[in-house]
Amino acid sequence: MEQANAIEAFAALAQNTRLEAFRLLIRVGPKGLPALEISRQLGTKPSTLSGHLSILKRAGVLTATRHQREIHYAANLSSVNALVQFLIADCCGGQIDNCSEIVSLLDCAETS
Amino acid sequence: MEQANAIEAFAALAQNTRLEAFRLLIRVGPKGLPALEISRQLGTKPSTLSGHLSILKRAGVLTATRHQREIHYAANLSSVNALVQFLIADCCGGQIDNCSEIVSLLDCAETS
DNA sequence: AGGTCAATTCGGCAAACACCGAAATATCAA
DNA sequence: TTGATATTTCGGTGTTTGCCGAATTGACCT
Repeated sequence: MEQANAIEAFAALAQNTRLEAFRLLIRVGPKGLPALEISRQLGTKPSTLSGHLSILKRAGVLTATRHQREIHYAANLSSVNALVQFLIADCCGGQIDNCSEIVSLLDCAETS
Repeated sequence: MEQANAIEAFAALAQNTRLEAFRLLIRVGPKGLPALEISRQLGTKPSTLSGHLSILKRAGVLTATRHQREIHYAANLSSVNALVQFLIADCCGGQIDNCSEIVSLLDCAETS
């Protein structure tokens, strides 16, 4: 993870509709949801949401997989992991190894 | 942590100079650095940095304490913790307790 | 009080961003 | 192929944001 990626991810999450979408997909789990369903649940126009989804996807916090006609979007938990890793790298100048090791476990089981 | 706080924090970190400042302060540790020193290390104008620092501080990711004339800024690790907690709350609909418990450990020793 | 240094606020400009409706593209089903 | 549904792209508008230099405020020292 580089600084530019991290900025892109933070910027992607720093917007109401996008953060709601992301959290919704976190709750939903690995299977994700099609775009129109997300749009319905959030009460946003499909066109507006589409832009948001592509921003989230480009930032790497969402994955998109086609299922028939629909594109299912799902939260990418490992990107959250990478983001936190990036943030606290070299924490306290490395004196306290505590900080660097902690958040390397994030991953929802890929079940269901 | 509420959605609005999270957005503010993400937006604060979604900018090059601010993210650099934050990471610098993470590396430096709990004692932090005075504003002008940060400005020197990052190569930004003090006035520009000042705005950035206040954004980071208002978002809660930095703390500010006065030491004589100087104001020392330090990274607030517990805000990172809260942010991640907020992100992965109700992960996978709570089916997998794995996700919710993981990131509650972040904290640099308050030493030195 | 007067001088110095740290930090912030202010004014102005250019670039980026969010929103919408309408039109275009893509996939499937009949 | 035609029609229906899913999603994206396009134009246009108003708001937000980042940058800077200059002026201002705040704390300290003599």
